[in-house]
Amino acid sequence: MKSELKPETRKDEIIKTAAKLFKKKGYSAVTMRDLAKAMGIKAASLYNHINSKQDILKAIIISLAEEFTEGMKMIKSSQGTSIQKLKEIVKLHVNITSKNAYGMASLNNDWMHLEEKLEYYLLLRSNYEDEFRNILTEGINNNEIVDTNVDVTLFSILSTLRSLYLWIPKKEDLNPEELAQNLSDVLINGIYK
Amino acid sequence: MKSELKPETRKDEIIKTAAKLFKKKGYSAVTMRDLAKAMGIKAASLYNHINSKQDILKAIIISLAEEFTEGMKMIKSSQGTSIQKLKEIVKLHVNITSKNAYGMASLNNDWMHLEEKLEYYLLLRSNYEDEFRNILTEGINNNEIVDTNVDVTLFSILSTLRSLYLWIPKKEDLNPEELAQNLSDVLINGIYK
DNA sequence: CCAATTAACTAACAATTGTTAGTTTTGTTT
DNA sequence: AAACAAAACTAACAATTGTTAGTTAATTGG
Repeated sequence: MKSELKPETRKDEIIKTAAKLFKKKGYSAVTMRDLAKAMGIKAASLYNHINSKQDILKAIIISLAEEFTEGMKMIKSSQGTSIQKLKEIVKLHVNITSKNAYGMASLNNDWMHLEEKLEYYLLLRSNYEDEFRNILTEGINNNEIVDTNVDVTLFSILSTLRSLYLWIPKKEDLNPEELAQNLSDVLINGIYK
Repeated sequence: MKSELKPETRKDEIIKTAAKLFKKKGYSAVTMRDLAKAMGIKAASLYNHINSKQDILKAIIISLAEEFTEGMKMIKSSQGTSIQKLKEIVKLHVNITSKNAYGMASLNNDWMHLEEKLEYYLLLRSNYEDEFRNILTEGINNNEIVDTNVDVTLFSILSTLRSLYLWIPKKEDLNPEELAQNLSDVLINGIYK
C-alpha cells in the first residue's frame, strides 16, 4: 500500500472532473467538449494529457475495482468472526466511497462501456462477490448468521453498499466511522425491535 | 386500478424493446438505429409510432413512477402496524419490478435525461421517500422499530428495493411472494443470529 | 374489390461526436 | 536571452446522431 503523496497532475484533474460529469449524466452523455469546458480549455487540448475518452473511463473504474479486490483480500485473510469480517467490508465500502464518490458512480453505472477492459472488470467483480458469499456462508455454518437465503442476503447488503455513492455526498457532516457503524447496525441487526 | 386487457400496440412493443436496450447500455448510448434494428425495421419507421426518443423514455419512466406513487398511497391509507406497511412496500417493489425489470433500469439510471418531465419525476420521487420515512418514523414512535438513524435505515432499505431490477431477471425461478418474504426477513430482522 | 388508413421504405438534412494535424503560447532551464 | 518542452490553441475530418420529407407497400373496413 503506497501512500499517495504525489502532486496531482493535469491528467488527474481531467479524470476527476470527468468522473464528476459522468456521475451527473452518465459516460455516454458527456462529450469531450463538455469535459473541456469544465476544465476551462478546448476539447483538443485534452489530448495532450489523455489518449481517449475510453481511457478516462478505464482509469476511473479499474483503479477502484482493484482497490476493492485488494481490500477484500486483506479482510479474507484476516482472523476474526464472520460478523467482524462483514463489518470490515462495510468499512471498506464506506471508506472508498467517501474518498471517491464520483468514481463510484461510474463503477456502478458505466462499466458496460469498458470495451477491452470489460472482461477483466467482470472477473474482478465476480470474484469479489464470491468472496463476499463465502464469508456469509461461513457465518451461517458457524451459527453466527441466521440461515436464510444466502443470495438474497448478499444481494441486499451489496445493494446498499453499492448505492453509497448516491448518499454520502449529500451527508458530508456524517463522518465515515459513524456511518459505517450505523450501517453495520442496520444491515446486521435489522430494524425490528 | 384498470385491468390491462388491451392488445399490445406497435408503440408498446417499441417502448418495451427500448427499455430492454436502455437497460443494457443506458439511454444515451442507444441510438434510434439500434432500436429500429432490434424491432426489425428502419429507424425512420419508428416515427410512425412515436414522436421522439425523449417520448419513449418519458413513457417508460413516468408510468412506473406513478405506479409507485399509487401503491404508496394505498399503503399509507391502509391500517396495520408499521412493520406490516413496510412489508407491503417490499411487495410493491417486488411486484412492479417483476412485471417490468427493464423499465426499472431506466427509472433508476436514466431519469436525469427526462428534460421537461424531470421536475415532475423528482417531485414524485421525493414525495415517495417522504411517505416512506413517515412510516419508519411512525414505527419508531410506536416502539415497533429500533431507534437508529432514520435516514440510514431509509437509505439502506430503499437501496435494496431499487436494485431489484438487477437481480430479479437472473432468478426467474424464485416466485415474487417468496422473494418478498425473504427480503422482508433480511431487511427487518437482519442477519444476526 | 375498392378506398382509406397504417406502417413500412429510401434519401437526405443539420448538428454533434471523438479525434487528428499543425501551430502558437506559456513556462522552465541553461 | 536562447533553447526546449509542455500545454494550450484553431481548423478540420469522417462518422454518427435524431429527425423529416416524400414515397411505396401492406392491411383493413365498407
